[in-house]
Amino acid sequence: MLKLSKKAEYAFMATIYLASHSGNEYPTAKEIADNYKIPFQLVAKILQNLAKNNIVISFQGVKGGYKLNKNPDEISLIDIIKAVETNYKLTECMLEGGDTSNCTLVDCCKIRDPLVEIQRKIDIMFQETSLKQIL
Amino acid sequence: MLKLSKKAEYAFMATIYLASHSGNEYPTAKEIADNYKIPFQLVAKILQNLAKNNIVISFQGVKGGYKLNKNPDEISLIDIIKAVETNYKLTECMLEGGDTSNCTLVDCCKIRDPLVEIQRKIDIMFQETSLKQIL
DNA sequence: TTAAATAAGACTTAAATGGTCGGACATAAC
DNA sequence: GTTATGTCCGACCATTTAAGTCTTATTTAA
Ligand code: SF4
Ligand code: SF4
Repeated sequence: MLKLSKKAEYAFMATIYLASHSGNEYPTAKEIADNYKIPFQLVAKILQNLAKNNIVISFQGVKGGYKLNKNPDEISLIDIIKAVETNYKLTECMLEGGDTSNCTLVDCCKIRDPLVEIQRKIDIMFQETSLKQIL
Repeated sequence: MLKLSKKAEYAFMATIYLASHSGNEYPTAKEIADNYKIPFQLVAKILQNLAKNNIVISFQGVKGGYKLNKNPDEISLIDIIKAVETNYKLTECMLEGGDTSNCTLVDCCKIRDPLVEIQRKIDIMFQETSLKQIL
């Protein structure tokens, strides 16, 4: 429990790589996968997620690849996490918008409020850490 | 990802219940399970874990049950979490003792150090929150 | 002796994660 | 225009982990 998914780890690695290789040529998914010895297909998919969320910009075709869409100090870790992770939440009842419909215990559950508070603190922590800080 | 396990949630519920029902009779696993409408066998096992870790004291036989071993303000959430959860860690490489042998990427991984720091902050947050605070 | 409780471990099922595959699309270079 | 090299995207499979169940043994008040 409380484990960060590989997706998130790989997303950190990929964005760190992009931040450190901003030359003329755009780094490719293959290049990143080789560099970190992680599965190519997976990194590719993660970069697509990051692109959808405007964290990176993708270039298709020959000489294609990726680059960061903002400066590393303008990208917070929570953006990266939320881009790749569908289940970023401490408990079932903490979907965005405070949807509590997916837990039958919600009526008699006393622990939700304190957990919401803890979730908020964790969020803030990731929010306040920028990509630049982990380069 | 970053999800708290049901085990941990149930452990919070159980300890909260014990903290709120400290009469002459010891609350039983069945009683707690019924009260929160959660699986009896599961709560029982969790209480056993808590007992092993000296967070609760168990009494066997008829009129048996459980009670807290300390005052609610002396029990921190991290104690409860660690009692029931074997995999409390942000990444594979963060087992107690800093064992990095289970990740082949550890040599070239740049994200470990910052993640260790984040893990530390999360730990502190749970450490600093006592059971009393979530009653 | 019996009933009501915990203790413990094996087992099954369900869900989430991690990883793969195949085909479509885009584009620079020849 | 053809080709090589890249992204895009959904469906799929495999593995692991979490969640829950079952069974038997043990303890103890009445
Ligand atoms: S049991 Fe409580 S904290 Fe857990 S998911 Fe349900 S409402 Fe949320
Ligand atoms: S990739 Fe890095 S952070 Fe993730 S488990 Fe391996 S060493 Fe730890």
